[in-house]
Amino acid sequence: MFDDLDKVLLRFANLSEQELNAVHEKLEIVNISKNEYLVQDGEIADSIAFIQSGYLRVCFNHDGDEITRDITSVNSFITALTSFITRKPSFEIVKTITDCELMIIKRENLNYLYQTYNNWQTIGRRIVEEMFVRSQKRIYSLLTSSAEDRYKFILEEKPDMLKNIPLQYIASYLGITSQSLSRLRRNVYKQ
Amino acid sequence: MFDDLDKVLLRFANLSEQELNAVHEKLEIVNISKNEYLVQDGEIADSIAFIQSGYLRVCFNHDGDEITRDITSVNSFITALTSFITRKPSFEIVKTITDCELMIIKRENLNYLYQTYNNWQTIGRRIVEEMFVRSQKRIYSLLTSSAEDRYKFILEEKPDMLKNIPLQYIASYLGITSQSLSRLRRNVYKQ
DNA sequence: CTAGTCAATGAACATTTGTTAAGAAATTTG
DNA sequence: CAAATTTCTTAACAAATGTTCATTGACTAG
Repeated sequence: MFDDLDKVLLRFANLSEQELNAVHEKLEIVNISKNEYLVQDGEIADSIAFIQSGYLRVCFNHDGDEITRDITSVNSFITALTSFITRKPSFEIVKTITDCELMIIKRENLNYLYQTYNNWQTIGRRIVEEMFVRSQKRIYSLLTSSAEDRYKFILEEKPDMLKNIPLQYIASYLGITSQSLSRLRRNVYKQ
Repeated sequence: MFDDLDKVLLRFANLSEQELNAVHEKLEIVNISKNEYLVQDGEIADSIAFIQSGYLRVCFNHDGDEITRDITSVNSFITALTSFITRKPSFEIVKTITDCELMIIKRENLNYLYQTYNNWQTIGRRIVEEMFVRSQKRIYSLLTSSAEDRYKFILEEKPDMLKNIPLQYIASYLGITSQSLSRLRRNVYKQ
């Protein structure tokens, strides 16, 4: 049941059986249907979710539309990290795109793990670091490539996303309107 | 001498006099002139620098030009973080824009602090977290606003950058060519 | 099944940014 | 200081993306 999570955690630090069990006990397992909020606008993010299955997005409201900062899927962690870190109301929202199975850990439980097991400090740091590395890549892709090239990248590297995620969210993730995405797809597929 | 650094560190965690001194001893103080490398392409980043004065940029080579991911100045930390984290050769380079005074801490010294003082684990995490929050804001600004609006933001919020940083680097940071920046400046100032 | 809603596409025109090439201005070097 | 180099600007045209509005297609509630 915790196999996927354990595998990911062990990539981050060499946790003992006991340390793994410690987190298992603290997790809340949640099945949540599509288009539900994990974090609402203005709410303080007080948990981190591990994605057992499904797709979620982190976005924010800008002049009436939702701008997608990130789309995340199986075996990743997700939260409105800026709010989680600063403990201030989130300007970002976290929302399911499809039905999801999540394992949720609350901030107080995470803090408990930090204080009890030194290894967990490392894990916490490494999870955030990995989110950061991911974020770097995103900045470079926005700075250097056209929306069309970014689309082609998804097409080749993450084709599952195109099967499971409505195109409007893909468009927003690429930083363009859905009309532009339609036009661009026409070009890509006619070639 | 360490006043600025101490002030920043104390914002991150409640360090004792002893814990502050511990880092002072481990710092290397460096004066470095403009256009020098802190991290070269392919090198493994093994230190983090605190900027006492001056401007630096983190960028990477893309088809012959340097794409600027970040420009950083006084009272901030800078490194090729992805390389620092993963301990793999850096695809990013770190370079001074102006003459700089830096306080540099090597990875092994940072690790020593992590292991010796529990508070320092927190500091390390918080420094990375802050870099992350910064990175989020950058993604949203790239996704939601035009180059012109991003320029106006710098004009209003960071006018010192425009005084001290060559426009070509500003252009690269904005994600446009320097020709486009010239054109855009003409519009902004004529209004 | 059907009406109603939401998602995706399409087309025409506008705006933003890129590209190329040239020249002006500023800075560095001898 | 003068030449050389680098940085910044300008202009004309091209390409990418936005905007508006209409249409089609898919999904959902009753």
